[in-house]
Amino acid sequence: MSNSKRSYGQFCGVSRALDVVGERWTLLVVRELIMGPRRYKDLADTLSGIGTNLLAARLRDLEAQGLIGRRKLPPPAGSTVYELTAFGRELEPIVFALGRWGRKLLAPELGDQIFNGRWLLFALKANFIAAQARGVREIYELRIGDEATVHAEVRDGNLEVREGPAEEPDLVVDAPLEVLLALTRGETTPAKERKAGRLVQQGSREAFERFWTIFDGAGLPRGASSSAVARA
Amino acid sequence: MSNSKRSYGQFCGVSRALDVVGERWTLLVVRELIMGPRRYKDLADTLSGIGTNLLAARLRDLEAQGLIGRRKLPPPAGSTVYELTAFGRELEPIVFALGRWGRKLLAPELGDQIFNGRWLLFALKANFIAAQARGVREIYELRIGDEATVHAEVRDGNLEVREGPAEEPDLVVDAPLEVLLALTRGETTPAKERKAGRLVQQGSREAFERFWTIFDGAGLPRGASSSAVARA
DNA sequence: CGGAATCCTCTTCGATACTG
DNA sequence: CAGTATCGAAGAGGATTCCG
Repeated sequence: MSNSKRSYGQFCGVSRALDVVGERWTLLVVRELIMGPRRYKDLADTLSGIGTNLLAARLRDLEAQGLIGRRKLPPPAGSTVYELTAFGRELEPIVFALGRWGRKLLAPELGDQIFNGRWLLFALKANFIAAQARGVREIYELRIGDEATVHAEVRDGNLEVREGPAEEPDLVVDAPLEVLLALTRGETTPAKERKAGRLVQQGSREAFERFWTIFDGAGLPRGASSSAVARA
Repeated sequence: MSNSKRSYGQFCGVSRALDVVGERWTLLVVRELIMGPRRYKDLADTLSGIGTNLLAARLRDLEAQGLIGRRKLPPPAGSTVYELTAFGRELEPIVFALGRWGRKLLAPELGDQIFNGRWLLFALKANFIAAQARGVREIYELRIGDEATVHAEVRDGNLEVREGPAEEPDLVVDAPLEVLLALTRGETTPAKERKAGRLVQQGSREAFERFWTIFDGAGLPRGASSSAVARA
């Protein structure tokens, strides 16, 4: 029973929002669902450490608040999946912005933190700059060693990301996570990393440069990413 | 000792951000400081229910993370104030967006919730649409019964908000909180409320309409406010 | 096997009291 | 005024068990 519904009791949009999504794990559940519907088990696996009871409670509360819905997949799958409602999806820009802000807090190395390919998809979506993608029609494939392979399809300001390799990528970038991070921070250069054999790149130099620009990479001044969250 | 620093242990910007600002009360402390520097006592008073030890812990952690700084005011005041650092200020758009999203969750009546004029200032800042304010140079004064009086100075896409009455307002709007809310929701009209004596307005009808448009009032379709958080 | 409820321990929160 | 100290209550985390 998580019906205690502790509230800040303040008449303010921020505190009301935090009454609903401010508890531990809640926004991470939302983050997972931004990448598409997921089963209970998927969430429990990815959100390692959440504890099965707490996940159940969060899902129940989110559903009660109208942020997520549960749907039964048609046979033969037949499993239940959770997905964001339209109202829940309105949190997307907020979660994206949190992700961009949190970029600066990422450790330079993976260390003992967990990581998975879907978070890379999320990062691509969160750091996508539509204005930079105008007129571009390319497919970028990203490989983090053998931990993850994803690809992003850019079509004139629109973005679609998927797990797995692309069929006809215009660019393939393959590098360990640490190298990619150092690049986004401007602490190293592609040329240097290529020479050291830590970065393998298939495709034109121009496509590579577009990739970094479109996804708010090293090309932009430090901090430009998080201050770019603005109202239309 | 709040040095346990529980972390989600995920290599993802969102979870890193929540490691830092995801704990209870933390973003509300940030919200308070967005309106300017505040003393410990001010924060403790406004964030009713936080408990003094927890406030101290949050301030300590936020300072350690570089989000806020503490400064000693020059004599004769001599008191210590907390204020956002540049890094902390980068959370502004996120907190604004949370506030806009949370607007839909506000109860129709104040009830037993607490309220203060500074949150009205915050709401004005959060719902300000710069694009709508282009070419406008006006001062709006807002009175919520006798609970709060604030004013907003719009200068061609720029906004400054202050507590208290304005010196030469172009528009004065005086109404109970519930009426103002019903208006923003489109559940009533200014004409109706004026007739019922619940809304007193000094200034031209045009200024009044600009006010609503600039601050994302009833004029916009439902939901337009929260979906308007986008990347530049 | 996916989707939980239960139990138990540990940490955090909230309220009050107390101190420089 | 600006905190620290204390302590009961609530929430989180982990393991195990239960149900379909």
